[in-house]
Amino acid sequence: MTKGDITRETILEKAVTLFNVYGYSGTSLKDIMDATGLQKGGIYNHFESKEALAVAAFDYAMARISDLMVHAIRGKRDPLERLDALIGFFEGYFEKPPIEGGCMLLNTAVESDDAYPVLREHARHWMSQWRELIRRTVDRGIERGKMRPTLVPDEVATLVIGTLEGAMMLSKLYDDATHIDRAVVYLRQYVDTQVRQS
Amino acid sequence: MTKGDITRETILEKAVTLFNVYGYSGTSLKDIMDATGLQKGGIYNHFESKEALAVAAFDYAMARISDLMVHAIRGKRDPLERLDALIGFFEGYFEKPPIEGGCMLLNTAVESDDAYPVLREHARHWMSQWRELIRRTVDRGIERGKMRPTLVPDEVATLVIGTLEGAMMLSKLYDDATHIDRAVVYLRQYVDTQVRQS
Amino acid sequence: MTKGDITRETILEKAVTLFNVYGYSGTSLKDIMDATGLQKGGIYNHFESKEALAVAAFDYAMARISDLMVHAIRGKRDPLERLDALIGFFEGYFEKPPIEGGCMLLNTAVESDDAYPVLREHARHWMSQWRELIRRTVDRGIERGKMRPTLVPDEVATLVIGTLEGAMMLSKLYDDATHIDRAVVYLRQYVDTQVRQS
Amino acid sequence: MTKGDITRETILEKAVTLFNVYGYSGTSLKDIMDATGLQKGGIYNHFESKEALAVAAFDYAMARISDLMVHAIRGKRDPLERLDALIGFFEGYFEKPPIEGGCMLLNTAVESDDAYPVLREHARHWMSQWRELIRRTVDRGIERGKMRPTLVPDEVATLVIGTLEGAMMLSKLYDDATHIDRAVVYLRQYVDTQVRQS
DNA sequence: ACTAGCGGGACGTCCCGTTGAT
DNA sequence: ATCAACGGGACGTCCCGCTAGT
Repeated sequence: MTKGDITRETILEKAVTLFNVYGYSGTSLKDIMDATGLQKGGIYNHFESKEALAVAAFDYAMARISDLMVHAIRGKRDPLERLDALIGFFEGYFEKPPIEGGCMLLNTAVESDDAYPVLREHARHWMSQWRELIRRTVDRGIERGKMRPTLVPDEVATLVIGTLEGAMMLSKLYDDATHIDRAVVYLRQYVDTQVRQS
Repeated sequence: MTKGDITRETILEKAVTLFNVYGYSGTSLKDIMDATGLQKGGIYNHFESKEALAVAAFDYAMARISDLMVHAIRGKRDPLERLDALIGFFEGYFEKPPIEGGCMLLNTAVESDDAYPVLREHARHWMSQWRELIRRTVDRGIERGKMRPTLVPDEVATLVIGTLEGAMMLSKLYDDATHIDRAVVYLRQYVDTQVRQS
Repeated sequence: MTKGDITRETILEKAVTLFNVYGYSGTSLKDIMDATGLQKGGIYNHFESKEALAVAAFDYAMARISDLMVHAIRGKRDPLERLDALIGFFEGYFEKPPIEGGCMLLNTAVESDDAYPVLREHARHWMSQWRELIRRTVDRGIERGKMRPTLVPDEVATLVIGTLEGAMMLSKLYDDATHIDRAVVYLRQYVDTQVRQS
Repeated sequence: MTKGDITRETILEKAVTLFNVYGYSGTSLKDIMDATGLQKGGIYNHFESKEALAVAAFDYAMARISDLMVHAIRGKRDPLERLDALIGFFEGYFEKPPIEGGCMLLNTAVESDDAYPVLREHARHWMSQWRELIRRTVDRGIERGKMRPTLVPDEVATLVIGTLEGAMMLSKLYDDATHIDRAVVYLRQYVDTQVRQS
């Protein structure tokens, strides 16, 4: 990795946190300069605009989180176990989030939806990846007779993601892990009682 | 109502939409000037700062939405009916939201949590009102023997609100009502199968 | 004179000075409030707008100056004497102007010419009065054989007024009576050598 | 010339006209923004205040006019010819002024005298340059025996400048070139009969 | 005639995102 | 990668001319 690449990484690393905490509109290049110790020119050497940096930072963060999520289910062959792992991924997420500021996907989705089409496109992409992960797991679970055949995989995805993200919002708002913890507990019970083929 | 009051209302009306669509950071005073047709002096006569205006606009919007919600359960005496009405409140919310830009409480909570303490305080207030409404409904349901005594009212609130808000986020992100509709359907089933005393 | 009339006079008296010193654009209603000790309402009782007040103040001042000028030639029957008195009117005008700030006609003409049509109209009116006074004097001088028949009265007016006003400007600019004094001396010599029928 | 310098020139060019037509008090920064197509930042990058811009614009205009005046006498060795050229400079000045709005020196002198000390200082400077030009011409004329030795050069300057400026004011007020034309004709006759050594 | 308030808007500071010269 | 400069523009203060209520 060249020196330039390291600089690029540093910028991304710092920018990700700032964007996630203060939002895209709420973060200025000055903030990023201060955080990285670089000058504007140094930043513009690597990213052609603030928006390009924001997108890169978002993708950078989401790739990392996605890796973590994939890692969490690696080795788990049983679809029920996988689904459980995907839900359990959010245990401790509030206390020790991979990126300060809460769930970057939630934050970016909410800020970008009406105002920043490019960011929104990327948010959609990563959200779709996540949904796909859940859908495939449910598909396989049904195939293998572990999950109820009446389930609609995409509905499960909506429910799981929606519940987790909504609870994350509550936990962030109140600065209190209770909500996200409850969501995890509840979803596990939901899997147990309504997903598992008994 | 004096002329000044009308102007104040107009400012709030226009500002609410802008803040909800573009966020607090993403809305400039110029935007509000353009939307209201007023100049800076005309706005600062009524609000002492952009933040004060944002807070007033948020409260103004939440008061209206809160009214709608209260109206939706007015006359419903049965706690189960009330809970159903609170869930059903989100039917059609995406297609015809009271305020353009989606759920203002969600948007404000997400934007304010780390960066704007005053706004966050107000977001907490209204969220707590909403939770209280659900908690009291569940309390009464248990008292009257209509709901299971093992329920923890605040957990029900977390689940209902979390699921609805998370689904709203998904619907906004994809510009697709499916997600919020699924959440409503699911929560009704949840009430039927896990809340109702059978 | 009623109390109201006295107030009106006071406003005019104070406003005249302010307008003449700071100009129409450079004088605010606040300045006039401070100078008169009145509130805005008190001023607007007597004048319907700032412009109306400026026009009234200008006319008020010019009427007084015109009176002084007429007074200066009163009793002088000889056209040459009259012309001399009209020129001599500016002796001491710089040191003790009837209105602080220099020649109000000059000031108003210069400020109003491109920007304030109503004021300009009034400035034209009073300037025309002055020119007419000179023209008539020259006319009579020619009739009576005291002035050269080849003179064009309006040319004399242009020359006399122009020279005096230009010199007033110089004296104001340098805060030095020399220029206006020279103009008076010169014009008297001019009358002696080029106007008087010898 | 860098881009910034071009912008600076543009601002001066536009501001000069506005100030000369509407006066310093009568011209707002907004007017200058509109005329230049720049925003506030673009203007304040080049001038630290409205007053600094007004002063720069005035000097910019006066330098140009001064050049024109110097150009008008260039090559003329005979002091009488030079004086004639200085008077003749005002021929056509009203119909085609170098800067819209009339004589900027007159306008600035009249507006600034009581109210804007910095501008007044600059007006004095340029007026003194002009007077010096006339004084030196008369000095040389006397030295060379072309002009009467009894002349006081500064008196000639007062008379020439005063007459021209006063007549300019009349022409502007009435929107009629007659007055300034008469002044030029008269001053030439004055030079012929009272300045020239016969 | 006072008082408070209205909406308009001037001014200026500071920072924005961006560019270009070094 | 630095650094200075550029033009854009957000924010806020203060005062503008004017109105309305008392």
